[in-house]
Amino acid sequence: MKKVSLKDIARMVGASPSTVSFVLNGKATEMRISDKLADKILKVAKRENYQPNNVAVSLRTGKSKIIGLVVDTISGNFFASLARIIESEAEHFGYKVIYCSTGNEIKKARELLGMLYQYHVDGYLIIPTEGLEKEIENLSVNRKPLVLMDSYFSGTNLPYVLVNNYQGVSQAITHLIEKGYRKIGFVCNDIPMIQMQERKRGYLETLQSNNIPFNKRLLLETGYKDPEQDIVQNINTFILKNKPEAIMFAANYLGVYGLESIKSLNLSIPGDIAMVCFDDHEIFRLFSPSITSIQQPVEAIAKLAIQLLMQQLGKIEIKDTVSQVEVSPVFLLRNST
Amino acid sequence: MKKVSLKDIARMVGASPSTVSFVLNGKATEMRISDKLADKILKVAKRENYQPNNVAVSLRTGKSKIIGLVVDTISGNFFASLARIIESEAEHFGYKVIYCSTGNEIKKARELLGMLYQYHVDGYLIIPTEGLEKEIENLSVNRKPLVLMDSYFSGTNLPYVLVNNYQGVSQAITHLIEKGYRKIGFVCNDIPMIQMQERKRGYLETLQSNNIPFNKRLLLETGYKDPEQDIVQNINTFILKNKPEAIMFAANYLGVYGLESIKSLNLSIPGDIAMVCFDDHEIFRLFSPSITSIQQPVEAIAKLAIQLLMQQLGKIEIKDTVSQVEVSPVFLLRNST
DNA sequence: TTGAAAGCGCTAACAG
DNA sequence: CTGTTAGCGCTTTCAA
Repeated sequence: MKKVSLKDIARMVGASPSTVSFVLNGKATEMRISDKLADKILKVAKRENYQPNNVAVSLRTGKSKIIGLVVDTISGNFFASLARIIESEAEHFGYKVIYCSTGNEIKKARELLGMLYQYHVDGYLIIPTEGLEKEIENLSVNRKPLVLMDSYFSGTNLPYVLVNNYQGVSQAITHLIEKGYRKIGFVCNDIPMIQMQERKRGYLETLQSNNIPFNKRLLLETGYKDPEQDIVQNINTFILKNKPEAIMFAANYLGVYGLESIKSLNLSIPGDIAMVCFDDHEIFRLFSPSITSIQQPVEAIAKLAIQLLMQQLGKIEIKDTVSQVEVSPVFLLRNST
Repeated sequence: MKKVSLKDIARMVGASPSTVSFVLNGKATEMRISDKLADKILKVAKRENYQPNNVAVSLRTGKSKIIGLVVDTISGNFFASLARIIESEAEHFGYKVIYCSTGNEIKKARELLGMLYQYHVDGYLIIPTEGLEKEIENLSVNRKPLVLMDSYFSGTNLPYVLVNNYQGVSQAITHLIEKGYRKIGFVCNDIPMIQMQERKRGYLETLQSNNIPFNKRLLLETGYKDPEQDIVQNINTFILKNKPEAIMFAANYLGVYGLESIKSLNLSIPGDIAMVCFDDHEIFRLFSPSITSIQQPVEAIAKLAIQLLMQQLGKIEIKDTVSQVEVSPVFLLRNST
C-alpha cells in the first residue's frame, strides 16, 4: 500500500498532473479548469485520501510552511507558555511550528540552526544565546525571516521583541524602597546578554536615583552554568554575610533557588527578609507567603513576535516600520514584601 | 549569494555530480575514486562551505533522519525532562528531534501527525491521547517506526514504555496505611487512558488488600478539561465534606491544585491532612513541608523509548523481543506524610 | 576509476 | 480550457 501521488490521481482521472495540481491548490478558477473536471479531481483525491508530499513541495517551491522556534531549554516556564501561544498564532497563518532546544550548548545550537536551514524552514523565532551572534547574523544576511525574543545583540539591526527589563526591575526596586527597605540585595547571573545587563542597570540606577549608595557586596553574580547546589550555597553565604533586608532575584530560576536557600536558613519571608523576583513562576503564586514578582507579558511577546515574522514573510502588511519592540512588564504584588 | 549545490561543486572540480556525491557520502573507497580526486572534492566542498540540501536528500532517499516527538502539552515537568534526554539519546544515533504539542485537541493532533508524516520523519515518539488510536494504528500499518510513552491503547500491539502506575500508587497507599491513615482520599481525573485507570486500580486494590473498605465518597474524579478554578473548588468541597486524613493526587498538576486548595482552607500538612502525589514536581521539593511523591524514572523511560525506536529503525540489533515495557517508579519520602 | 542518466513528487511557464 | 515539459538537488544504477 503505497501513498497515492498526484500523478496517480491524474492517471485515474485521465487528466494531466499539472491540471490536478492546479485544482488541488485551489487555482482551478484562476486557470479556468472546467467545473466538471475540477469536481472529479477533488472527489478522486478525497476518495484516495491523497496527501501531498510536502518534501517534494518544499523542494520545488523552496517553502515549507514551517517556522522553527529555537530556545535554550524547553523546560522553564517562560518558554512553555510562550510555545503554546506562538503555535496557535502561527496556525492562523497556516504555519506549523517545530521546537528545538540548544541546551545552552553553542555547538548544538549551531547544528540545530543548520538543520533548520537545511530543511528550509520559512522563518525563525530565536531566543538568542551567547555566541550565536554570527550564525543568526548569517541567517539574516541570507534573507531568512527571523525574530529574536527575550534578548538581542546590541549593535545589530535584527527585529526583536522583549520585555522592558529595565522598567521591570526599576519598578520592583522602587517598590522595595517605598516599603522602607534600604539594604537591598540583587542576585543575578553572569550571562552577558542584554536582558541581564538591563536588569542589572535597573537595579543600580534605581538605587542611585533614590539616593541609596550602591554597595557592591549586595550584588551577587552567580555562574549560569554552575550546578544548582553551588548557586544555592552561594546565596546562603551571601545572605548570611551581608544580611540584606530584601533581595531581588533577576530570573525565576534564581528566585526558586533563593527560596530553597531561605528555607534552609530558616528565615521567614518577609519578616526576616523580603523578596521579589523577575519573571513569574507557578511556585511563587503557591508559596506561603506568595512571592511578589515581575511578570513577563508572554502573550503579548508571542503575538508581537509572530506579527513581526509574518510581516517579513509578507503575510500581513507592514503597519509601522518598527521592528524592535519592548513591552511593559506586569508587577504582581504579593505577600513577600 | 546562493547556496552552493553538489552540482556546483562538481563543476568547480571538474567531476560529475555522482562522483562528488560518492565522495561526500564517504563511499569514495567503495567506489574506488582516486584519492587525488577525492581530496580535491573534499577540499572544495569545505572551502565553499557546502551544505547538502536535506529536502532533496529526503525526497530522493525517503529518509529524513528526524524523529517526531508528539506530546499533549509542552509545558509540564514530565515532558520537559523527557525531551532533554530523548534529544541527547537520539543524537547518538544521528537523529534530530522535533517536538509538536497537540494541546489535547484531537483535531490538532491529527494535523500534526499528518504533518510529520508528510515530512517523512523517520520515527515517532508519541504520548498518546484519547481519540488518537486510529491515527497511530495507521502509522503502524504503514510500517512507521513508533513508540508510545506514558500510556498506550489496550488491545493493540504497539511498542510502549511507561512507568508501572499500579505499583507506584500501591506503594504510596501502602505507605499511608502503614503511617496509620485509614481515611484515604484519592483525587484523579477523567482521562480514559490506561495510565489513569491503572492508578485508580492501584488505589482500589491496595485498600482492599489491606482490608479497608472502599468509600466512594473518598474518590474524587475531576474533569480533565475543567478550568483550574473549578478543580480547586472541587477539591475544597471534597476535603470539607469528607474530611480525609490523607489524600493521594493521581497527577502532579492535581497535586499542585491540591496544594492551592489546602492552602486556601488553611489546613496544615501533615497535621490536618497528609498528602502524597503521583509524578514529582519541583514545587513538591520546595514546599514547606516538602511533599512525598512518586517519581517517574524519566531517564529510564526516555532511554528505553529511544532504544525501542532504534531497534525498529534497524540502528541497533534486537536483543530481546520485548517491546512493551514498564519501569518501576521511585518513591520519594518527604515530609507531607 | 568515473560519468550519464533516470527519477523521487511536485509546480509553473509555456504551448496548444 | 488542458497538457507538455523542465526542473528543484540529490542518489544510485548502469555503462564506459
